[in-house]
Amino acid sequence: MTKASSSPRKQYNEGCIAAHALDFLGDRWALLVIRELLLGPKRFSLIRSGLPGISANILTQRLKELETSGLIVHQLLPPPASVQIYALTILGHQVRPVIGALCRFGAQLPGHDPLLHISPTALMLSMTEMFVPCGAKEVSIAFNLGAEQFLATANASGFAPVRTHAPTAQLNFSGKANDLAATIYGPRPLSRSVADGIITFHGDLEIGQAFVDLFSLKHRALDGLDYLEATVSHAP
Amino acid sequence: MTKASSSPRKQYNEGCIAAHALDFLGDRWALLVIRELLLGPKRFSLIRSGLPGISANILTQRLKELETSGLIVHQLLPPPASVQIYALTILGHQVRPVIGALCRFGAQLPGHDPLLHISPTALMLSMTEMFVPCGAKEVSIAFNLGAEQFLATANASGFAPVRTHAPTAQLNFSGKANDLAATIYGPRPLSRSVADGIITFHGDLEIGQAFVDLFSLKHRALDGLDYLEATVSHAP
DNA sequence: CGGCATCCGGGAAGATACTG
DNA sequence: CAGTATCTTCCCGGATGCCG
Repeated sequence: MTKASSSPRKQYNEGCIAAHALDFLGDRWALLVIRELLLGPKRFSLIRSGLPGISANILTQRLKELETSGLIVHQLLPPPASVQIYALTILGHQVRPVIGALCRFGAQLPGHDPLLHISPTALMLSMTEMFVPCGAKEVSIAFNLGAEQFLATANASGFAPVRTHAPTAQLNFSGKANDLAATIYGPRPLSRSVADGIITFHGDLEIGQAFVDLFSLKHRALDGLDYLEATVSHAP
Repeated sequence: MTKASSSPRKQYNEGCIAAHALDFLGDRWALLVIRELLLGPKRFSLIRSGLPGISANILTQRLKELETSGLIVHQLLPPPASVQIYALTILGHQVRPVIGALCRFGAQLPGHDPLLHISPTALMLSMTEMFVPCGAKEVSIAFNLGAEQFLATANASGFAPVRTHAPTAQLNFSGKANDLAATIYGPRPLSRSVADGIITFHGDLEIGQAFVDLFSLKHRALDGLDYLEATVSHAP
């Protein structure tokens, strides 16, 4: 029983529990599908828009497999809405530390290009992992990233985003996820991004800049190796 | 540059750093190859014997890709030995938290069969993740698992195995990794396993049993869901 | 339009046999 | 022992079309 029937793919038949976890999460796209749902349920299309390059049939297949694995559920919202949504189960939410570990490892790898497409949810999760708490003051931040909005708090214990609708807070960022990523990940100061009008910011600019500077990835922007070189040689 | 040339496989072209990490680790077998090397360098055959089911050509391919990614190195030992070994780089060792997160997630999943093949290294890593420190007394443990031997310490800060040759300690376990796993993961008491002669144990039996009981997976033996049901309903 | 099935081409994984 | 070569199988990704 469990997930024997319609076993979708080759499994590692190992007693190792890490290998057993990969039997559930090892398929291509599987972990990224979970990632898209970690901050709240979504419809098929919204999941897909966060996963550039995935085919509709592959997404259908992954969703079905993850459902039979017990990691997600497929629900039909009551009549006024009458739309189908996909949500993580309690078990599904337990993969968050796996995503977190991947983020922290990925931050050390060369070749990362922050200009590539990033989904709002992926950005929020990345920021959560890269946040370095500093100081005891708590700040509330609202992100309006098009189809998804988040309200977050940043304090000494971390950065915690929650998906909501039309949030407002001390600091307010609006724009496309990719442009926000360029501000968070890249060396671009906050004031310039406001001047560029790519993302719009409302709130205390000084606090906003201090907040943006709390994300460690900022300091090793484009390439882990470049970062090492830069800190050693101070060359252009 | 970086790893552009001979890009071995489809990459997720995303700005998400977790997806970027999966560009390095997402291939089938890749994470398990890293796992086999986490506790020390190995030869091709020893890696392969820890990965039941992998083909020689696939292992060759993965090793080559992981080397160009900068996660492992391929060395030739000096003349008296003159054998080739594969070792993790510093960067490669950073994937350990990813394996750890997978272990802790896998421990919550249903369908785990501790009777399936497990490699000595995988067992040591699983035990490291599943260990629940209890009490302040430090114990040293030696494991003789055939081709691989480990010396470990268990104290309030965790369980830490190191690969060595012919170790001896307060507690000494000898036998096949799978049989040790049955004792650690399963409900079988230590005394019986000694009586069975499947694994042999030397040392204080009481301390040995207390040590074995420190691994949390033991209590949810065969099936995560069964475990949940049992704690809620106490029904058959 | 959102969700899902079917068909097809390319390529990765798996099994086997062979070589230095 | 440490791979390489070849063949087969099947997964992935793209396109198309059905259905609510």
